[in-house]
Amino acid sequence: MALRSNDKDRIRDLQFFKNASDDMFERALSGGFLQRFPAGTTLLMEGDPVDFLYILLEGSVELGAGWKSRDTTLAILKPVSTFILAAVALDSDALMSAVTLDRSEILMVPGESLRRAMQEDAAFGFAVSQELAGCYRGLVRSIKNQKLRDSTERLANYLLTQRARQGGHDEITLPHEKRVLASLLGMTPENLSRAFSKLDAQGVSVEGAKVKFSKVQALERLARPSPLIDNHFPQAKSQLGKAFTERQQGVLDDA
Amino acid sequence: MALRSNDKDRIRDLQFFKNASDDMFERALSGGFLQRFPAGTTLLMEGDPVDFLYILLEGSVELGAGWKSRDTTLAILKPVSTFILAAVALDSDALMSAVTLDRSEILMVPGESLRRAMQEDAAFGFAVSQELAGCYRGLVRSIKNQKLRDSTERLANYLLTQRARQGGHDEITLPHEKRVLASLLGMTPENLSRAFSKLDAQGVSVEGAKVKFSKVQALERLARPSPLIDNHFPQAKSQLGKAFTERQQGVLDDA
DNA sequence: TCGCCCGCTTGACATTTATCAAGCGCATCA
DNA sequence: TGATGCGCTTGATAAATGTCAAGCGGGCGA
Repeated sequence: MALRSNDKDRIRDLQFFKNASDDMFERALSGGFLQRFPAGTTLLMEGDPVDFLYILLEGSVELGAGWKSRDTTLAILKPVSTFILAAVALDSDALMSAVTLDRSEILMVPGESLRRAMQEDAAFGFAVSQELAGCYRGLVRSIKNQKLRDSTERLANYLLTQRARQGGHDEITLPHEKRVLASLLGMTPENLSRAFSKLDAQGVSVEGAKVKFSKVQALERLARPSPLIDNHFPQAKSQLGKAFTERQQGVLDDA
Repeated sequence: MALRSNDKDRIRDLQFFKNASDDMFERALSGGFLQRFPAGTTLLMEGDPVDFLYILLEGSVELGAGWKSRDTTLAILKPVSTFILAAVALDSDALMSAVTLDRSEILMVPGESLRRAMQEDAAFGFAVSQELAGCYRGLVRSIKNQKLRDSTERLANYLLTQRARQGGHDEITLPHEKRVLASLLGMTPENLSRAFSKLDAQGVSVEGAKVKFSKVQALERLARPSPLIDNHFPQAKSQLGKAFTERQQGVLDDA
């Protein structure tokens, strides 16, 4: 299945391809194709060789990993996001598994085309470097979140981040099942429930996927969000990549 | 203090600069200089704007982060390693602090020169992408280690990694103070002591910085090292960067 | 419409980890 | 040589987190 022209338009605006010449754009995507997957499809397992760069255009994807019967979620991606770019750049095996959470539309670009384009076009290569740097910084934030905060603090900050990204109102909708959220936050579903209960004192009330805030200040006092850990800026808005949102440092009010 | 010619030779061999033309090499390093720092020097604090790429040539550097009176160590670097490359690529603020642990020799390259070189020379830009990708994968390993293993398992795997890197013998020397090691492994010094005691049953005996192994198989049974989490390959041996060691995937026996 | 499944919650309990306090051993130094 | 400081260890205790079991309730299919 070849790449249709209106598909190309959708990604032509990616920060990623912004600075590439038309010619280079064609070449980078050469051999690429669009795929639709139902929810729950395993795109890639840990340890698999990586032949394609994936670009999520629609739906959502969970990046995860397992060891000794334990499993954890490392990230949940929304459109438009690239993933496993690092493995493609190094032509090595995947360190994470990728599974669709919803019905998804994914552009798959052969790794070889991509590496060739990087080596031939400095502007494109620079854009890839910046995207990788943005992803790197996202992981640094994630490790800091994990090592420096307990589970209730992680939840409180997650909620404040969602609040900021969903417009700053006093009600938000959790974008994922609670069990997925628990895994992302590095805890069990049972403890997520208990953490929500604890935040009752900070004016957090939950009903299904709806969460309401009545004492935002109290919640912020507990969560103590920091621009050096939390990125309240909405990720990957259409034409922007991780790199762009990482460049927003300091522009935000959330400190 | 300008860059002396024998200093240049020392980094000319970096994988990083391997594919760059002489001209480009000069330009990338233009304005760079070598600095010596005593142990305990803060090179950079979280949130600082990053003006230079740092290349550690001698000594060791701890990358850390803090929040709400807590502190943690994210990585300990040995020569030859670049650091804060991601912040330089994006021209943004540091997410980690950097402190020398020993007397260190560090090459500082102006970020602006580096970004210019990346945009002008596709081969160099590609090398930077690969280095960033290698760093990214190192962090993925680190998060998996943190979220999937308890503290004793982390210590056991740390010991096996050191063993592999120090030649596979039955005695190793811990390269850092135990309090630093504890912070790196995400635990308190007290719990590090207790974790060592637990590993007594797996034939691990400690005396100062010397650790001896008498039942490696038992230790491996507990640690269950995985090439998808642990990188037993020695990092950053002279001319090699993180990218290179990440490309060793599967070459190793440690699974 | 009924019944079942599944996600979520709650409680009791076990395990892991952190905290606080005390003490030991060793190096430094007056 | 003896005092001091510091890194490390150990024990007691508290807090955080995971595990197991039970039960609730909504959605979905028979």
